Amino acid sequence: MLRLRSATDFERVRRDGRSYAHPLVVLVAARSPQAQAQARVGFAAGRSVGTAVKRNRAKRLLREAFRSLAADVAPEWDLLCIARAPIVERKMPEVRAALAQLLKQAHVLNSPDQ
RNA sequence: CAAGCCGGCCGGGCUAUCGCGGUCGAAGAAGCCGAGCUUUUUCGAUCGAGGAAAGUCCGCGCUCCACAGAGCACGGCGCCGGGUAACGCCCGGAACGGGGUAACCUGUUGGAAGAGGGCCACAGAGAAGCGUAUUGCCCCCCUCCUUCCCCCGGGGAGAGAGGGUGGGGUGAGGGGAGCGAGGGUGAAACGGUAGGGUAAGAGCCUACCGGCGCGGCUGGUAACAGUCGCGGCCAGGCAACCCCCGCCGGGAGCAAGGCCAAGCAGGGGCGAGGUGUUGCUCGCACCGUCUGAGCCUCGGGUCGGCCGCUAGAGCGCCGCAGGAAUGCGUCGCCCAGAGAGAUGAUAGCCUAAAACAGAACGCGGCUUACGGGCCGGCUUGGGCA
RNA sequence: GCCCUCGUAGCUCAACGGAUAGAGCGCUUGACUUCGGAUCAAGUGGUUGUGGGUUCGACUCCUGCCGAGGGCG
Repeated sequence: MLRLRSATDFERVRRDGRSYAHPLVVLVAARSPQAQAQARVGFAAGRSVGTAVKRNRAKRLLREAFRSLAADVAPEWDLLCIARAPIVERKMPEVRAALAQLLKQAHVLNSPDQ
């Protein structure tokens, strides 16, 4: 899984992308400026999520959820997953369902025929 | 067995599959052809958060700032001894309290009689150095009353109305002087008992007790305890108010600091002083005074990499010293070092797996949060032998 | 990483260590008005963020937490 790492990448996605909200997570999607073999993704958990342990927990859940869904994402996208506070209390299947729903809404998945 | 007290320890484990970060090894790819370096992919081995990693409240190491120098400020600490790199921490002890049947837990701690200033509301006579109001006690003077005495009446004796510039007593009122025991107020009121003394009293005097100060002796390293003598008779509380005494403190912080690479462009104004040492004065060092330090302003560039960066006041076992904190020694071990920031997901078993919580230079403490469990010692109560 | 400030009524703020913690706005009731507003009168409202401590006595002084806001790098 390719990751977004620099602060400038994060700022660009937030500025140029469209956002899709869910009580557990917010997804921001923008087309990547460069050609790439795989979509890139970044994970964010702000102060509002809670303490360091809670923020880490939120990002782990999101990374694991995205990992199981990454194969279907079209390669030209840069994505940003922003955690919301309630996610800390939830289990894996709920988080994966939430993320899958958002990816579908954002139309970043490969079409089944391709 | 139950309840409790103290000390120490643990902080989910195992298996399978998928996944993450570091290090080492092997192979491949890219950057310049190669060595080498960097990035990256795959495979294998190995390691991978805490008892508080937290709050950032203390104390250190480390690094840099030319030296760290003086004085004054300012801040911190404060019974005694020991431990320690150091501490506001830890261990042991002392004095005075508080809780518990007990084991034990817990609070306070230099100086308020002398260096000084300040505060002590309300109530109360009086609140810090003098004062004394009311009730009360005592004495003197005046007035009034009177069951006693004396005198007049008053005569032989007795009883007796009435009277008196008379004496005594008792009581009431007024004035003056003395007094500090009791009641009362308050958070707090200027020693206690007995005797003497006195008009009545009072440390006014004496003895004893309590308390204080000084000196000696004994025990203890010391705080202090015990004891003897002397003194003066009493000295309120607050220094988490200022303050005094003693001790400590140079400043900044790993974005410290060092190295490599890349990039750029200077212009205008003010200007003789400026910078560092937390604040002030001095001192010191450096930069500068028209070849312009510094400040203000417009504009330009960068925001990459490496080191620091984890072998240390380190951890474990044992032995020795010590009452303990702790120290010393032998042997063994290597135990995270990231840079969008690594520990997760699923399934099964362990009855049910759950608490607080995530390293960012390191370490010693303190404080705060926390489900549950284990071990040892001790106390009290009950039962059995 | 280093450091500072502030938490008082629903809101904005006061309060030498000594009242029953005050003021304005608000809210409630009444008066005035045909009704409303404005005005007038009366009333309402506080664990002084929280736990300890110093003091006879704490919003005030000391200290441990909790929560806001800000500064420097």
